[in-house]
Amino acid sequence: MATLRDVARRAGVSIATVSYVLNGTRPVSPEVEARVWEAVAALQYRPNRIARGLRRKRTHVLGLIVPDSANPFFAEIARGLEDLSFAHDYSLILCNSDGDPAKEQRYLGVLIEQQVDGIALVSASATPAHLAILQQRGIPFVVVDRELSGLEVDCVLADNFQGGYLATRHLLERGHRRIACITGPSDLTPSADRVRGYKQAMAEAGIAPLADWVRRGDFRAESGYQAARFFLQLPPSIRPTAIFACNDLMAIGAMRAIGEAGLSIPEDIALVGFDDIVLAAYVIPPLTTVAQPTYEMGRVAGELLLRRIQDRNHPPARHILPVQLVVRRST
Amino acid sequence: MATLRDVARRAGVSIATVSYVLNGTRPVSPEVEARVWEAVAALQYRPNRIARGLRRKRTHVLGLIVPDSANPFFAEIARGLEDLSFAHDYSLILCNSDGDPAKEQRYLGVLIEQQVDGIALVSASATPAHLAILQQRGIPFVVVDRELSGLEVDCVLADNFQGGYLATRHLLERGHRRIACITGPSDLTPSADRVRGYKQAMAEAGIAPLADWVRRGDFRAESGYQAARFFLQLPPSIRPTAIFACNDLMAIGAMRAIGEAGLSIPEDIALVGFDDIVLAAYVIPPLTTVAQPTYEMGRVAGELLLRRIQDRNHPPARHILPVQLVVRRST
DNA sequence: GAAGCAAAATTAAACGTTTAACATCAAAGT
DNA sequence: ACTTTGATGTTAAACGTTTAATTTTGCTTC
Repeated sequence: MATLRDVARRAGVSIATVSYVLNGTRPVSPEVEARVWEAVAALQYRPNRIARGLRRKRTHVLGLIVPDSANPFFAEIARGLEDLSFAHDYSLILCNSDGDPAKEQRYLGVLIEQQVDGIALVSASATPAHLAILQQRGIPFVVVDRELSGLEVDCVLADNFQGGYLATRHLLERGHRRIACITGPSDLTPSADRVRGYKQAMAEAGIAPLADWVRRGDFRAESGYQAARFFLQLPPSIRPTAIFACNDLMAIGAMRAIGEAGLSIPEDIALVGFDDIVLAAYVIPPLTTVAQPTYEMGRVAGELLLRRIQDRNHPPARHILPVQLVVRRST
Repeated sequence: MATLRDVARRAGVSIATVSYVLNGTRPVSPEVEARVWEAVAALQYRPNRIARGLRRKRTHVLGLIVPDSANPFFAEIARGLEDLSFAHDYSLILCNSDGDPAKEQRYLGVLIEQQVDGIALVSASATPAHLAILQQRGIPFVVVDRELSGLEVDCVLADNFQGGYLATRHLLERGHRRIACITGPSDLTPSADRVRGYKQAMAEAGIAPLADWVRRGDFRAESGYQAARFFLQLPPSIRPTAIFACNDLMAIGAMRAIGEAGLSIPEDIALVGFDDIVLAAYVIPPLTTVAQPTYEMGRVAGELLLRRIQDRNHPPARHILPVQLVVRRST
């Protein structure tokens, strides 16, 4: 297609002049400017961002690595980041690590080779060793949703502790004492923090949760189903009257188990989830849950990233976004 | 960071030689080759894909434009395409048009400037005019999910007609005669085709659907809710005993309306959706629906795209992927 | 021992920009 | 009249690769 050279030729000026007109980097006489714009239009010229990136050493491309962009939670983060990127004329390269550190590492390599200006990632591994490569090369990055132990970098998190606390307090206020908890994978900070919130609220109410009240899940519906079945077969004297599930999918799995047992929600067992996925409002009964500002997390990640691209030694920021208890019919 | 030049210096050879070693494009003596690899490792050299792209006029980057990547349907397509891209060492730039032709157009411009090797898009506008710019510039692209009238290009579609037909047949076989339909936006071919399938099945059963049995929705839950409420207030003699909703979200909206009216599913009203989103299996009762091979659509789109990148004048292919009726408890 | 030849390495020109450095020229200052 | 100056242009060198064309090297072969 048409290049700067073609435009220059048609406008009868030098390549440099065209560049100055296009970028407004230096004053150019009105007549020349007009001729240049005419040529640009006539040739349907479009700057080659690859060439520009090579020369400027800035590509205006960002990278996002998530475990699974089809998961509504990450999809929403991606959407927030993409919107912000677009607003600032950045493009976004999407990467799926499948939660596999090796794959994540390969993607990091690709993004580095692609010379992206910055990377947002929901890391697949809890250890920060994988990110050394970024620090070595001085590539701006921001960590989203999961915290990495002892790493001084920009990060964006939801207030998971507060979420677990609010959910449990809510159940306590409804009069429940035997409150169970379905956790997520325990090495992930979001899950761990939610459980901490749960324990804190219980402790404040003077209740020591039985070991049988805390079951580990994997954030998928099936594991919630299994955990709930476990709770339901406990002897009535210690059987929970309420369940706090660390995410909505597991809560919905639990719903099914409760339904199958012929019990009703919330009369027999109350239920709180976490995430407020779209359909939490549509299950029957609608699910009480803790809403995270997912989209917002993506946006903020983008803001931090752009700021760091501007100023590489800005002090690292740790953004903790507020969560919100959404009370529906399941409690 | 380290460049080819640095590697060459350290290995004591010319830049070209290093390039030949890295790409295996020409034989190089074993000793030299070894020295080069040593230098590459020592300097942690990584090729600059931007420079390579400029020179080769191939960036190994694809673009994907969807209305909303946070929508599970498009998210799944994106995932399929991303996986395929990764497998072939392509990167994927994600773009959200919000269904706005103007925004889509801006993205096309960006992707062109970014020199992507190909573009997959779920077009925001039904007219193919917007895509002229791609054809002019000879940029490979593939149209996904929606058909564009009279455009001879690669495309990937689900068999929406068949899906509507299967869903309706299923209801007919369950003995229903008064079957209603909640459509999507009628200018989109997926919705239109599903409705055609519905009408065809009805016609084959010798039933002429009343006008009141077909209500238009917008693919969102709320519109399904409204449509169902409309059906429920029809006089008993013509009130539908079954509803085919053109997507699951609307079906779930309808569920709520039916529940609120104190009716039960499927005894009073049977319900079929479309899409088989994850949670269709978890609502109560689990929803009978038509599953689309969404992920597969993304993959196939990628395959078509790569093929066209290889061979620009391959005859355009129209891939119609099969759908599947998933029978659950709502019918 | 010169000619011929294949193999292996190098040189240098692209690719399409940006931008520092330099050139031109008219108007202004002395 | 002769430098200064400021405004506007141009030239050319990067950026980091790839790759065609060329050179160098080391062997054969007669």
